Amino acid sequence: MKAIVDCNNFYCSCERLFLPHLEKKPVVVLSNNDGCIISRSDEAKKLGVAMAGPYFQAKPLIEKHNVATFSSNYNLYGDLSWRVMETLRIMLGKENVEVYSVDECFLNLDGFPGNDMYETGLKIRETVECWTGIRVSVGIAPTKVLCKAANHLAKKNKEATQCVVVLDTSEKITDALKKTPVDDVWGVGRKYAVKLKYGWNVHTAFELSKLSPEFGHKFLGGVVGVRLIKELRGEPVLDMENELVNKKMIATTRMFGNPVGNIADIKEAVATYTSRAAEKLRRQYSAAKVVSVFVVTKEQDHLLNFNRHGTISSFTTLPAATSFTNELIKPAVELVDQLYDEGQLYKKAGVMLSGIVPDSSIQANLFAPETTNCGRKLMEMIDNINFSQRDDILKFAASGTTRDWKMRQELRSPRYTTRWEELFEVH
DNA sequence: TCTGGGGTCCTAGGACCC
DNA sequence: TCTGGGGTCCTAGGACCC
Repeated sequence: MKAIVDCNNFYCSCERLFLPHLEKKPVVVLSNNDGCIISRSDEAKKLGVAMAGPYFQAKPLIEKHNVATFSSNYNLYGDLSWRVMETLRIMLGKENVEVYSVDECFLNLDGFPGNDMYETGLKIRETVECWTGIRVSVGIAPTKVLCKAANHLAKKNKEATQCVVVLDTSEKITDALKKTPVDDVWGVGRKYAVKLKYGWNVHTAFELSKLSPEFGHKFLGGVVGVRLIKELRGEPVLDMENELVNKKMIATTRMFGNPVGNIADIKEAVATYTSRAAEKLRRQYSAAKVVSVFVVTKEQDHLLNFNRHGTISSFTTLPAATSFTNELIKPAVELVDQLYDEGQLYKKAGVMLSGIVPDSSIQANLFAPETTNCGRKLMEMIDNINFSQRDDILKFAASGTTRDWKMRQELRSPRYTTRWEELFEVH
């Protein structure tokens, strides 16, 4: 059997942890640039605050009900996420935990002591809450897709289920699938949901599970659709995955706080994003061969769909893969020259690193040129200092110092657990 | 008039996830 | 006036090869 452990309203729970008076009160957390709502407490959901909706639209409702509002604080969430995952690794052993996202992970329960799966689920939930203060829901089933469905039901009926749902017999599975709308199935997104409901009159997960794998192949994305239907039927196709696999693409992209027209500002932003992406690259001991840059123009025509349009991108393939910030910034900034159009206003830019391979400069070796070894040491020093002091105490000059383009983040809470100056104090 | 049959690699784009 | 920031996998189609 497998399980999925999913933190309840994760970002909101993190904020509440240090402000206990917000318990039982409506809370929301905003995306970067304070643009959208990306996490809501149960109370906020009840008030009708929409998920992923623009903040400015929800603002009247938020102010009317005095909803506590926070800009996202990824330092805090990242640290608490690590604590939750580490708790599970201690309980089950590293090899049985697959971190799937910042707030959820799959567990392999085979070999975990105890016969009663529900008791096991409760124990996991209670231990995580006790050790970290974060509440989680647990879904237990034979396949990953069914675990997700179980988890969904646990969250929907927190009181009755104690946040734990087990699907270990075909009767329970059938019953659960009948209660699950097809839109809520893991792997069915907006497009497929519309197709299924209005094209084929399929409304529940149960009905979907009765379709043939051939149907899945034809209409739900080829092999992806086949897997989906098999997993719903209780036939495991998706295995636990090895987490040590490195990222194949690394991106750093941001909206600007305000639209920018000046090429120098855009270059600064792109240089800064490149530094960030290069840090991520070095953290996984990789190097990249391809640097892509994109910019997004501010829409003049408001009738146009706000995403997708106005994106202009280009890439450079380097002669050799590198992980050195300076070697990545140079082509990135040159790409800006290519993409920039005088007189345009831009609202967003991004850098993507791909063509990722293991970093051959890691082992400073005798045969590499002297400069390569020095470069690697320099990068290590910069990363260490920036990590232990504060972000960006050391940076490349191309990143600039003014940051007119910097994102808005007006409501961020302190980084209680990762910065000495902001440590939570008890008096 | 009639123009094969396979294979590989790469890229762009679509769908999905959180 | 104001709409995030990451990722993954898969497929189709083009270029190229013999």
